Amino acid sequence: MGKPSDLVQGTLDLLILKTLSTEARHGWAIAKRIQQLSGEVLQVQQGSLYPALHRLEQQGWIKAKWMESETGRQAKFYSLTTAGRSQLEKETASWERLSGAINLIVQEG
Amino acid sequence: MGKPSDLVQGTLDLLILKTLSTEARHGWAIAKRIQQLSGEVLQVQQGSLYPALHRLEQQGWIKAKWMESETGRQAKFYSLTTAGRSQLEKETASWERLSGAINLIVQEG
DNA sequence: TACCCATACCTCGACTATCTACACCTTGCG
DNA sequence: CGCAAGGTGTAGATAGTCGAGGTATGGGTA
Repeated sequence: MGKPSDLVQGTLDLLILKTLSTEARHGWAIAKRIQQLSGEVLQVQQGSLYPALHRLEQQGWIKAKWMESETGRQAKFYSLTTAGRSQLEKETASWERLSGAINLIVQEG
Repeated sequence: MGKPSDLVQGTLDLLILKTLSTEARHGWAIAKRIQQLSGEVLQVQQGSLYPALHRLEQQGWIKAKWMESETGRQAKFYSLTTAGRSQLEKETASWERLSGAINLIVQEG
């Protein structure tokens, strides 16, 4: 298997929002889930993750609550706000538009 | 239709290489072609284009030659080198891997 | 007891790609 | 003549990510 390749710049917010759209998770779990769902291709570094989470929180797209994690420790659980849900839709549309456009060129004759 | 959306970070090199894979072009034409092929979605700013071209040339992936353009003016025509062609393959594979991984997450349940 | 490892949070500095905004030159056209 | 379109380029700012570090807790093991 190839090793993880980190990220495509600008897609981290989308990935986090999407990951939180099913249920609230803490930072560590978000990173694990992205890596797992992507088939071990995408890897979220902690130095990218936490600034991104704070960014999203400040935008009002996610909110945090301290809760007990599966392992019995305190952890910050993030969940989507209403604004976050509509932001997710926007970013999804934007990603599809842009990646589609790139594919038009890449897969062209 | 929506206005052009600039770029996805990290894909410009790929787009340029791909655009040059069919025939030699000058910078201005590369930008036009990317915009056109993408259905007016992607837009390459001049301040991104020229530094990128110089970067690629320095890497030895493309080479430049002054020639006369379609409009009768001197213009720098860039063409792929052998190394550039294999770089294009690498970047294409990398894009497909990464964008595929993102789609796995975005399109999930 | 002592120690390490996995979990979980965070920050800081460096890097790099891109954008915005310029500057410059040429050709064609009204 | 002046202006638009074609064509090349640079400088500065910005933003997102990476790499490397730091803190702390709980569980397991030697």
